[in-house]
Amino acid sequence: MLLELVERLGNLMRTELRKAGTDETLQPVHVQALIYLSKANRYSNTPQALAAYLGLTKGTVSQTLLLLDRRGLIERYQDDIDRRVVRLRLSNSGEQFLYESQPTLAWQNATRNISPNRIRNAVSALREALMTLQDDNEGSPFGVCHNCTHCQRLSQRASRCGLMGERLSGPETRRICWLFEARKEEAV
Amino acid sequence: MLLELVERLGNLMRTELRKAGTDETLQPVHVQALIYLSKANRYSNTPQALAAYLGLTKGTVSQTLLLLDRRGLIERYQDDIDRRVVRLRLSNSGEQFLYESQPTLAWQNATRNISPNRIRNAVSALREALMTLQDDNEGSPFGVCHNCTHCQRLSQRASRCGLMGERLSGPETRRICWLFEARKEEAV
DNA sequence: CTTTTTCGTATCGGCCCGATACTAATGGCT
DNA sequence: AGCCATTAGTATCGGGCCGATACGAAAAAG
Repeated sequence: MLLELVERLGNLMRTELRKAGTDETLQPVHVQALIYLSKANRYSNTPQALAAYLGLTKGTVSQTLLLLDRRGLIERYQDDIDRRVVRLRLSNSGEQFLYESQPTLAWQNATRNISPNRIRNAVSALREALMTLQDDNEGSPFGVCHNCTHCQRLSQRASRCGLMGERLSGPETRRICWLFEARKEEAV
Repeated sequence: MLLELVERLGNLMRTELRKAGTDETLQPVHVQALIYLSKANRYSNTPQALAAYLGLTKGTVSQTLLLLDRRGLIERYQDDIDRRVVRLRLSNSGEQFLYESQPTLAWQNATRNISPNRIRNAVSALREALMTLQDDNEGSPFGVCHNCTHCQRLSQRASRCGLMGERLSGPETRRICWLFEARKEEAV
């Protein structure tokens, strides 16, 4: 039952992505990549992390990024420390595309009229399913600092990632990270 | 939040579909088509309904079906009454493929340890989001008879579809139908 | 009995996607 | 230091997805 729902919602979401990309003749996977880059934190804005997120091979993702680069929607630049890794960020055009196409608008409307309490319950159940799925899948987990084992709260506005040993600003802790490790959470 | 979760789950599900199809070198969309056909009722086992379900054009779906037919995973036959429409069903090989590849196994494991109550809450919230999304999308809704306006309960074991004017067996009412219209449901 | 509409197919071109092979940079080991 | 294994990413090729367009056949409209 839950499976069917998520499957169906996944299809509809894909349809929305397709719709959002038609003006620029972008495929769903392109829009997904742009959305991901708009939310990835500083450890996760690489081709490798994106490939893990999408469940595709690095070769495939490399081609996807080539296209997005040619279209001027992203920028690629070398990492200062490890010069093998490529860092990615949205260009102004990329930001603007997301702003104008609003790929998640329909979904936001769809959830607007659901009470926060029901949303919380649904999120809780889905999160648990997600964690189990990610464990089985032996892939990178992806999550935000809030529920991550490595996150140490320093103050009201600053945290610290115990894994990377760096301070993180408030906004940064709300971005997606592929080094995420789920914190034990008691059932609701 | 809910959006991110469903998006992520959708990616993982797609990864599972990809994994399930690798032995037979099938793409995710092929596995999705086979799963759909295994669950579609007698009004919904057509290329048109499948195209609506997947959010693809009829031409694209036609090609997908051609491949599945060549591989012997499905059978296509003409409808007796309207001879334009093509009916689809899984072949024995197709059934066997689904049985052996178990594309939804990981998901079933992931939801096994969640209490029925939490599942019910999540289903309730997601269903509401789904209905709104489907309205906006002006596509076919897809659902099972249980919550459908047209469904008239005749007895313990038989129902009737008011739209098509036909009797439906118990198992038939649990299949997916693209003529589905959501019944008004009070919030939980 | 035309005309229109609907369901499906055929063909073409752009691109996805994995597999394989490759380069370049890093890290480990002695 | 110097070799070897590992890792991040790219290049190339081939099968197939996917939409757009055009088409055929059956049904519906009038």
